[in-house]
Amino acid sequence: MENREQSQFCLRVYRATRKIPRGKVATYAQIARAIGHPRACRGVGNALNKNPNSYSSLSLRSPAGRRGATKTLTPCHRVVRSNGSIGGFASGAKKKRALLVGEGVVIYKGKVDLKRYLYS
DNA sequence: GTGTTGACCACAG
DNA sequence: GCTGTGGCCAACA
Repeated sequence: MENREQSQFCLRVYRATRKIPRGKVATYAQIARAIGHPRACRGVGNALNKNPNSYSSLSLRSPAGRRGATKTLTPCHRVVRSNGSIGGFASGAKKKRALLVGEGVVIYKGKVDLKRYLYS
């Protein structure tokens, strides 16, 4: 099963992350809680770090109009820290900021307005 | 099996 | 507001 390429924990993280709509963001704690591990925020970051389907591989395009062609991509750039900070990114936080901005997320002083873009 | 590392979180000072 | 400390979970050497 190719699904078992990663642990169930990682798969849950990817799945929860994929639920984040374009223009919205979620925190590591939020993802962790969504998968049933409210204290696994570290594990979430760890899973996303090894995420093989990161958006960073793609260019700054808007998949809003794309049809089912979207395979199991994980918008890890939509996952930020609880304080709104970008945090880290496998391809560099710089790219993460660019991706978020490209989706309409306003970043002020390197932080995202969670009260405005946080997705539950 | 133990210790270390990691894209973290919450709390205290 | 920043820094330091303790804690949780998972993967790796």
